Amino acid sequence: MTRKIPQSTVRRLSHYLRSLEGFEGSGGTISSEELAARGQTTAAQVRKDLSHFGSFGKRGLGYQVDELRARLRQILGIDRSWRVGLVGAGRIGLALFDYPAFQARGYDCVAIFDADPAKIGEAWGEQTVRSPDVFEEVLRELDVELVILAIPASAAQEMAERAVEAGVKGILNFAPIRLNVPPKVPVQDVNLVMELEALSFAISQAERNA
Amino acid sequence: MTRKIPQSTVRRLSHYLRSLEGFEGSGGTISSEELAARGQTTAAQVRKDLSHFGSFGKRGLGYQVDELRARLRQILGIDRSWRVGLVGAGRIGLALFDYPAFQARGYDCVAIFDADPAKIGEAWGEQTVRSPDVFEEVLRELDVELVILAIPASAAQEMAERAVEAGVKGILNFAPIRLNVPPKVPVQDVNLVMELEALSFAISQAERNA
DNA sequence: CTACATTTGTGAAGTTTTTCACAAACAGCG
DNA sequence: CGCTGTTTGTGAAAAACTTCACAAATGTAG
Repeated sequence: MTRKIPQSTVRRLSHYLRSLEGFEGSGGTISSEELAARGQTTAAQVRKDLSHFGSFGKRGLGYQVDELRARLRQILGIDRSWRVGLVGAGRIGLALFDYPAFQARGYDCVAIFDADPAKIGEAWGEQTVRSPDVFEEVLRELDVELVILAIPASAAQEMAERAVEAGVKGILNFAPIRLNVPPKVPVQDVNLVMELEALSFAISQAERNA
Repeated sequence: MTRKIPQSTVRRLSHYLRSLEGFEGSGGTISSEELAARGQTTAAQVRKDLSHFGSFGKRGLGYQVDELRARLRQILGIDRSWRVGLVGAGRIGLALFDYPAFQARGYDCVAIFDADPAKIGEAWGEQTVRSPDVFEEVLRELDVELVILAIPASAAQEMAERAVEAGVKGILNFAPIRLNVPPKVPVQDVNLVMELEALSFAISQAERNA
C-alpha cells in the first residue's frame, strides 16, 4: 500500500501532526472530520492520505490521538533524531540554528561550516564554526546524515557534491538553484524569492479578477 | 485565457524567470526546449505554462529573452515595487531583512515591528523597530501592501487580523499555523519544520525501498 | 518564390490527485 | 443480543494537471 506518495500528501501529513501536537487531550480520539477542519482540507482527503500507510483508525470512533501522532512521526521519519550539518553561518544559518522547533524535533546540529575566515572558530552554542577545508572529513567523522545549505548559489552546487561524496543522505537547500545530485539523495528546496513571487502573483491575480 | 492557474505553474514561472536572469545574452532568443532543460521540466510544460497568459513566442524561433523576462515579471507582479511591513524582529526577521535578493526585486521593507520592549527603538538600516501599539496606524500611513509574519504561532493570528484590518493585501507567513483571513487576502506559508519533515520522509522512503 | 527545417500554441489523450458515496466495523444502549 | 448512530477505508467518478502530437507560423536557403 505504500508506493508513490504525492508530495501534497506529505505536506498534509505534517499539518495533521502539527494539529495533533496542539491537542492536549492526548487520551482521546479525533475524527477525520475534526482533523480536516484544523487543516483546511476535507475528511475524505484525510482518510485517503492516511490510508496510504495502513489503516489505523477505528470505525465509528475515529483515530486514537496518541497512536496517530506516533504513527505520523514514524511515517515522516522523525521518530528518531537526525544528525545535521549546517553549511553557511550567515543570517539564514543563524536563524535556523536558533530555531526552537528545530532541536525540539530531533534535528541535532552537530557541525557548522563557513568559508569566511572571520567566522571560522566563532562559537555558536556548543558548536564552533569550521572551515570548509575539513568538510568531508568532519561529516564522515560525525556521521552527518543531512546538510542544510544556507550559502550563496555560487557555492551551493560544489558543497552539495562534496556532501554527497561524504555520504550525506539528504539536503535542505536554501540557495536559489536546482542542485544536480544523484537521485538517491533527496533535495528539498526552500526558495524565499519564489514564495514572495507566488504571493505577489496571487495579489495581482486577485486584483485582475476584481 | 487567464483563469485558474495551478500553483505548480506559478512556481515554474519563477524558475523560468530565474533562468532568464542568469542569461546575459539578452538580445537573443531561447526555445522552450532550452528553458525546460534549465528548469527540470519539459518543453511542452513550458509552452503550456506560458500559454496561460497569452502567446509571446515566435514559431520557428523561440522566445525573445528580453521580452519573456519582462513578461514574466509582469505576470508574477514584480514589475513594480511592493511596500512591505516586517512583523517580528527575531532571527528570521533579521535574515529576511538582510536578504539581498529581497530589496533587489522591489520588495521594500518600510516598517519593522516587534513586541519585545528591548528591541523597540533599535535601528535596522534606515528603519527603526516599532511597537505593535502603532501597527495599524503605521501600516495605513506608510501604505503597506504586504506583511511578513516572522513571529511565534501564538501571536500570528492576531497580527494577521490586524494587518488585514489595516488594508494589507497579502501575507507571507512563517508561523507554523494556518491563518484564518478573508479569502481576498492571499497567504503564502513558509514552514521550515514542514520542509525538514518532507526531507526526512523522502530519506526514510528511499531507505524503505532500498 | 518555393521547399525546408524549426518551434510555437493547443486540442486531445493520458496520468495523477481529489472528491464522492457507500459497505463494513464498532460502541453504546436498551 | 440486536438495533442505532457514527466513522472508517476504499473502489469508482470527477477534476486537475501533464504529456503527446500535430497543424500553423516563421525564418532560411536555394
